[in-house]
Amino acid sequence: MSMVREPDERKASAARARFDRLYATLRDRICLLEYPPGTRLSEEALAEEFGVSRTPLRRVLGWLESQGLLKSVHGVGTIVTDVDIEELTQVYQLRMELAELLGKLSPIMPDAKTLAQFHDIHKRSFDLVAHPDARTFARLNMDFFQLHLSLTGNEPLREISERLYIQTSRIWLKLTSAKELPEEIAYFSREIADILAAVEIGDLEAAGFIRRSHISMSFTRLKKLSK
Amino acid sequence: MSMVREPDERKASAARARFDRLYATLRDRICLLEYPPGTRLSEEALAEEFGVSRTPLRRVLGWLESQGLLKSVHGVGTIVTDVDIEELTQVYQLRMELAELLGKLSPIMPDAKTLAQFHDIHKRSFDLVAHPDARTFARLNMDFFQLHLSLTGNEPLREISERLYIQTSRIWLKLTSAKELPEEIAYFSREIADILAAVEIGDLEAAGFIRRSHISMSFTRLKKLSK
DNA sequence: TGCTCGGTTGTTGTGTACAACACCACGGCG
DNA sequence: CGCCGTGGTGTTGTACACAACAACCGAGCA
Repeated sequence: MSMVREPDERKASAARARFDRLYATLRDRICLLEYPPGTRLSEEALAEEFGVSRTPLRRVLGWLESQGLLKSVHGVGTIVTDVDIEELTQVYQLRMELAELLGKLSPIMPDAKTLAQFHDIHKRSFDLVAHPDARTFARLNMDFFQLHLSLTGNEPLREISERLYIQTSRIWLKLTSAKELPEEIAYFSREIADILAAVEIGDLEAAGFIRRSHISMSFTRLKKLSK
Repeated sequence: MSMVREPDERKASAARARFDRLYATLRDRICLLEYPPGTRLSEEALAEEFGVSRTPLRRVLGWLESQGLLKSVHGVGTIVTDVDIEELTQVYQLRMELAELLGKLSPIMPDAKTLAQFHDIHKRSFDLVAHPDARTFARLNMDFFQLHLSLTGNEPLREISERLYIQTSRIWLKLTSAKELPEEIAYFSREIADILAAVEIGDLEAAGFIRRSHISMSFTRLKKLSK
């Protein structure tokens, strides 16, 4: 996964490189539920783990907080945020619209390498169906999302879509219990196949609609689960 | 204008209140071109001005950087970002789509107070036509935008729209020279009247389309100017 | 004259000690 | 027995000194 802003700064200073590394690490831990919502992080413990002082670490936590993944409270701690079902509904409604826009605004026809990546993801999804695992699923989901984003040349749209995805994917993952996991994985594998078919013939607008419909169905299943 | 996240925390601690104050102040200075793009800010000077040490100030600067308004470079300084015409194009395309969504996703019918605020903005726009002034224009533009956002109940959409607006409105303001100012103010006043008409009869979807068309025309004029 | 190199200055980044704050448990008191 | 206050403990917030870094300038040299 890439950074939110300026992911590929060449000649990045050592300080910035370290910042990016810490940021990506902590963000992934939150997104992959290694730090589930409600977890209280200790600045000092993290600083020690990464071998830095609290100061640069706090800079990273500040960015994560500005993205809505953390919330620091004076005298209490730094807590991984949770999202209630109402806010989740709003984000999903918005993500559906943005998925459609992904196929409309500055679509980028996939080159051979991108297509190969799609096929790779597709293959990995088959392996996942055979051997369901929550964490592998989460990782594949993230990779697929990132790859999907590369189909639009509209950078602000990519940024915003990623932001919303990061805020909510972990909540969806949390609500999906082990019992429904194989079923969800099957749906996901099907989605990849559908989108791959559209991407292969270069119909990115269709891919957007397919993605939209899958987001919609995914959320409908989620609502049924949380009842 | 409101904060990006959690604007109305009740029982906010003194530390958080100070943070919000500094953040809003600096953000407004950047948006109102008090700090034009390219300006190099000094952490120490700002810290002294606000009567705090560099540490809490750096927290504020970090948030502004994560929003894309600043960029800190080690050994050089903290620079107010600029946006090139290409990125501006992408943001405008996206903002047009989002304006349409504002009238579709969870529209909130304006109450009497909100309507009164619209009328107030409308009146202020007339005063502005009579006495054109860049800074007053910028402020009114921001106020109108915020008021417009209150027409949707979709909080993530509000957040994202505000983010894009803050990133680009100052660039548009910068490119609009004094010569075209009265003309732009006239267009703006007209837009307010149009949207007010739609809002008064409760047709928020129409308001979204009107806003979209005005954003489109505004950007077309901007491209003509920058040629 | 033109170029290179090193010092100087100003900036952001980092480490550390301390202050402010919230939670909790324990003891005193009604 | 129940309640309130008070101190202990752990956390984030703040201040400050110093390190790392980049730009600038001017002296020295070819």
